[in-house]
Amino acid sequence: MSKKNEARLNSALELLFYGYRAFTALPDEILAERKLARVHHRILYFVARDPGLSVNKLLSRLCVSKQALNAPLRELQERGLVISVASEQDRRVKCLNLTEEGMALEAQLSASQHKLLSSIFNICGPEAETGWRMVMTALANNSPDKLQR
Amino acid sequence: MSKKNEARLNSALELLFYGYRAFTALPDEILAERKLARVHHRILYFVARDPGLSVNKLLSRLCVSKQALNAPLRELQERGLVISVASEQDRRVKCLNLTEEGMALEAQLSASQHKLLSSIFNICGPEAETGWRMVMTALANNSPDKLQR
DNA sequence: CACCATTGGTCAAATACATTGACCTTTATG
DNA sequence: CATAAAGGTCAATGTATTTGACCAATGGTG
Repeated sequence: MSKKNEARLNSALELLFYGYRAFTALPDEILAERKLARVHHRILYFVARDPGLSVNKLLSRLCVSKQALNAPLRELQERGLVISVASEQDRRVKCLNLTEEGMALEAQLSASQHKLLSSIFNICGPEAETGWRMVMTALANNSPDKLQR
Repeated sequence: MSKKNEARLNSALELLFYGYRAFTALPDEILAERKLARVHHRILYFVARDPGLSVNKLLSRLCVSKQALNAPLRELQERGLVISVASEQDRRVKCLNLTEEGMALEAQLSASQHKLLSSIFNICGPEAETGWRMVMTALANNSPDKLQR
């Protein structure tokens, strides 16, 4: 029983490892063509979902250090994918937004993941999707940064 | 409908992002104490599951380049966590094994993930686990390296 | 209103990491 | 036995991340 249970949990570890790999593979390819990395996708994604958010809010969503964000974010601005405007209320904070081009790239990247997940949910059916969401939600709630969200 | 569907898929993207983060958080902490990284854990994991495997087999499981594996693998050997012996059949190939200490660290790292997943599966119930496995298996099968396994 | 701690954000140097490309050794093939 | 291929290593380069110092605007407090 204990041996069997360990094998069951190990297979779960591998599913997460290979599953996550598959999940990021397509966007990574698209990004590589432009000499961008996964972190750029995440920036684009979160700015797209929450336009006008501050650098600090973005940090807490990404869970990276301020300094680690700075370089990739600057690149995105230099390439004209992201623009920042000073907030009216507090002129220290910068409100981040996507340009048209930034939106287009974000849409392309996310669409590749949507397509993959959508086809998998279709094949596996709604019960499997519900179970998957339940487990993943419980897992995500263990994220060390969940309090900052 | 399309808008709603997009939100549903976006939430799935975020579940994967935060879920994977939570999944790796504990081992990463343990590893950081020893100045090791995630790739070291993966090496230890796959060598533990398949003792005596070759460097090439390990590569295909990890999906990293030969050169990227070389440095962390050497470190593990220098620290006495991994030992390699030349194969009897083909003296070019090195058979990788864990030392006692290597096994102990691998067990510690994987146990932290087992514990997390186990408690989640318990809470969510067997149907959710089944659905989760079904979706994750479909996802993992899209892994670009699945043919090499 | 002057002081000072706090928050938001940036920059540069050091360090760690992966990539590239050359290289060595052993084995299989004609 | 020559040559190609497979298994593996090494060193140099380039690219990230981390560390730690720094600047600017704001909010309190006496």
